[in-house]
Amino acid sequence: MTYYNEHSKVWLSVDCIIFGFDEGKLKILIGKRKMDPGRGEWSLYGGFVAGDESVDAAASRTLFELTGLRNLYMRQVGAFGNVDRDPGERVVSIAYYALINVNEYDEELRKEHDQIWMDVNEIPQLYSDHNEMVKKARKMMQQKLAHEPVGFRLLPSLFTLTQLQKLYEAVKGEVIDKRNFRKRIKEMDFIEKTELIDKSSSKRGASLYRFNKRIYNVDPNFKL
Amino acid sequence: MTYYNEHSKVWLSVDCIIFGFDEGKLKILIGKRKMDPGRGEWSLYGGFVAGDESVDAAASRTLFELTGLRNLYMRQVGAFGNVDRDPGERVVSIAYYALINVNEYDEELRKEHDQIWMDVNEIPQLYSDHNEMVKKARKMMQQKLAHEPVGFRLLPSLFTLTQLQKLYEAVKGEVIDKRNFRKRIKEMDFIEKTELIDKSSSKRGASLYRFNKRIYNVDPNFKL
DNA sequence: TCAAAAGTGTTAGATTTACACCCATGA
DNA sequence: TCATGGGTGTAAATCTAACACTTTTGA
Repeated sequence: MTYYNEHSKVWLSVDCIIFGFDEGKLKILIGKRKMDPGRGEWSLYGGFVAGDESVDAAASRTLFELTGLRNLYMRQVGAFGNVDRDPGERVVSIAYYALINVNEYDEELRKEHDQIWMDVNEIPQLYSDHNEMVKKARKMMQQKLAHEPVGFRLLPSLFTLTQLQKLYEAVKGEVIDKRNFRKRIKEMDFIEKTELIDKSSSKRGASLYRFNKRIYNVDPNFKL
Repeated sequence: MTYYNEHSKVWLSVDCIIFGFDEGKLKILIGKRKMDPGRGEWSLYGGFVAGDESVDAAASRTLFELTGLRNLYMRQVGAFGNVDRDPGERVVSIAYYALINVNEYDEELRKEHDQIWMDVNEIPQLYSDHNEMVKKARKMMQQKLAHEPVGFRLLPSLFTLTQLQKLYEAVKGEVIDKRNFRKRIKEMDFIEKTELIDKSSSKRGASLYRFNKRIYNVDPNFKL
């Protein structure tokens, strides 16, 4: 063979930071490791990259394994490559974050995988460098939500403005003025008001809105 | 052995997008590949990750090999992991960008490695997925320079305000109003005016400034 | 003396922030 | 009838953007 031989190969894995918005809080899925090394420690869900699949494909597959959902909104966080990050062998891991609507995620499946939704502000110590991954993922998704309308991925397809506001408050970690928030939303014509009313959270009922991805076209000045 | 065995290993490489600012233009280093596959094609400079070094360390080492400089400002761009991205073998590459002051970079060394400075707006087709790497790196460094004062890494330690402005114009790809620019700079107390005058670019001479990293403390509202 | 780059403030417009009350309804 | 969350506008303050002339000096 060639040139490549002189160098050493490594195992490659992917680790997923799966964000969900539930009970007014931004959460991620974590579970206790079921294998050595690190058995019993809190950990992100991950998997190995196979020889015949791209790293992105490995991440999609891993997300599908865990959630049963395809075509999730997913972005790469980066490569984590310290020599001793995995206590067993040399494994370099590529972290990805995904945004999911918790209602679409089957509770049964969650339990089968022994995963729990944990408030991002209360993440315990995790296996290996997973806390670092979460930290970076959080910063990236925060940035992303502020500049592109992808927050909808964390909500049901119909949502109230209060839900949307609470989501942004949770993501940014600050309270937002209701009137100013609604003013800005009103200017975004890709957030459409429907005729439907949600009565589940108040007696009066709140209008349901929907994101129209057809109408949205990339806007470098988007800011929320 | 364990568990790891069932999975396949891959080669890992790093590729470097090295930014420099010269003749009023933002440039990167590229050279013609000297090995197969892809011999003769324009390419980023890269190298393999050794078994006993972290991915970051491999990037630092590779940058040092090429530039003779250590402790360069360097950030990870991301992992590029399509199955067939390398026409020879399965190689996953982690891209990094670095900012260097072209004056500190020895011309001899550049020639030895057969690298040339190429205007970022005129990059030809590159080997494999290197154009994609450059595109992402450029976006990231643009974002970085706009929100953290790291542009100084691309300039001599003493610089004029005109140089600084030209740098930002090249990075953002737009002209900037001189008075507004200087107004903003004046408010940044970590950009210190020195007593020195640079006469090389005008008869009158321009004051030289210096970045004081002691005085700068991280400011989430930084914007340039 | 003139060409070439350095240096300097003001104003209008746009954007952002702060802020408080009425509405509709089910219990 | 009242408690609860839904819904609405205005004014002050801040930030941003546009804009033109004087200074210095070497050739």
